[in-house]
Amino acid sequence: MVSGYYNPLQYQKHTSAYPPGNWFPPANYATPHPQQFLSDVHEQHQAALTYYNQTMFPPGDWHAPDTMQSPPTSHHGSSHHMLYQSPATNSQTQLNETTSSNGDSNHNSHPTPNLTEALPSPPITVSGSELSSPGGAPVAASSPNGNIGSHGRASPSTDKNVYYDWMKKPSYPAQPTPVSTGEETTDSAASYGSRNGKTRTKDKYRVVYSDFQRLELEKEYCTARYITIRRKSELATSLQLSERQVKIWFQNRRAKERKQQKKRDDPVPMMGADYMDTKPKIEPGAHHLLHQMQMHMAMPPMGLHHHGLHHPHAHTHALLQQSQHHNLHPIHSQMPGSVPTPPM
DNA sequence: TTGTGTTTTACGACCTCC
DNA sequence: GGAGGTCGTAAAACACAA
Repeated sequence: MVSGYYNPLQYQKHTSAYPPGNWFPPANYATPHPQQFLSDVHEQHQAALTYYNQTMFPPGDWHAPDTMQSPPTSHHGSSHHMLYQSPATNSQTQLNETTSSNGDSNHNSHPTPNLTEALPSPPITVSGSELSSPGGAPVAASSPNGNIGSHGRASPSTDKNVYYDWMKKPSYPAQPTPVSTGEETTDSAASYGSRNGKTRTKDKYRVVYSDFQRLELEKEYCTARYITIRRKSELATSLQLSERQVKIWFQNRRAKERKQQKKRDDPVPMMGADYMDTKPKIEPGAHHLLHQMQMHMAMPPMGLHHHGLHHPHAHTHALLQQSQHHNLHPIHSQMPGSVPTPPM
């Protein structure tokens, strides 16, 4: 069992999301303005975003940044800069400092929570192949106040809110952590599991991400359902997760969405619908090309899923078109494009 | 308190693409 | 061959009704 890290003292049941005064966005926390780059996304997603903002930043609780009330016309990047200055930057510093690289940091005069405390333990089941363990050092993550939010869980059946139901969950922070030494591999002799006993470590089957981590991941997901290599790396660094964890989180998140969508649309399979997608609009492999292009352009992918690109033979050409199209879009001209592309 | 259902991490198998 | 995609699944974490 994994009884070692669950601290009941940290568990508090809440019936409302983010009770007043209980949560403050980090100093450099910028709420995404998803509408600006998701304008052509299905209304459901919009509803989710609305819910997102309302839930996360209830009136009176939190003073929305200017950018939130009056979204800038350009940067998509705003949400991306709240934490990600440079992968090389000390993560603690990142979390506590306001970034202003884009000039959109005029938000927040709030006390900054100790985000380090909000972070969960480092990954414990780390595959050797993607052991990034950014920052290296594990975090002492079990502050009772380290949670970003504490909240009750919403009924899964609340339809349009399902995207962010997790936000209402109580937070289960930070397990006292066994340090991930990097020596832990999935093939560890100490592992257990139902399958050949070689894929899970004995100490923990899985970790529970902090609210903050999930929030950031959700935000990223909001902006792009498929994370770029660079963003993955940045996010991993910022959240002190491995890149593998970020990647898998996105996979699971898409799976979750597909599952929910299937639930809703069960009777009628969607064919060619320009929906937010239950399958990638571009074939998996196409992302490689896209990533390459993005790297060259220092530009993350946006709105890839906005176009129906199902034909396996069409995606490459379509990608180029998309890229060109998005190049013209103001949003993309400002993205973390303003962030220098790290040397490959 | 316990049983049960759901959600969340994490993985393996298999696929496509370069 | 490696990367990342989906799909299916295991098991922990969690919610909630009885």
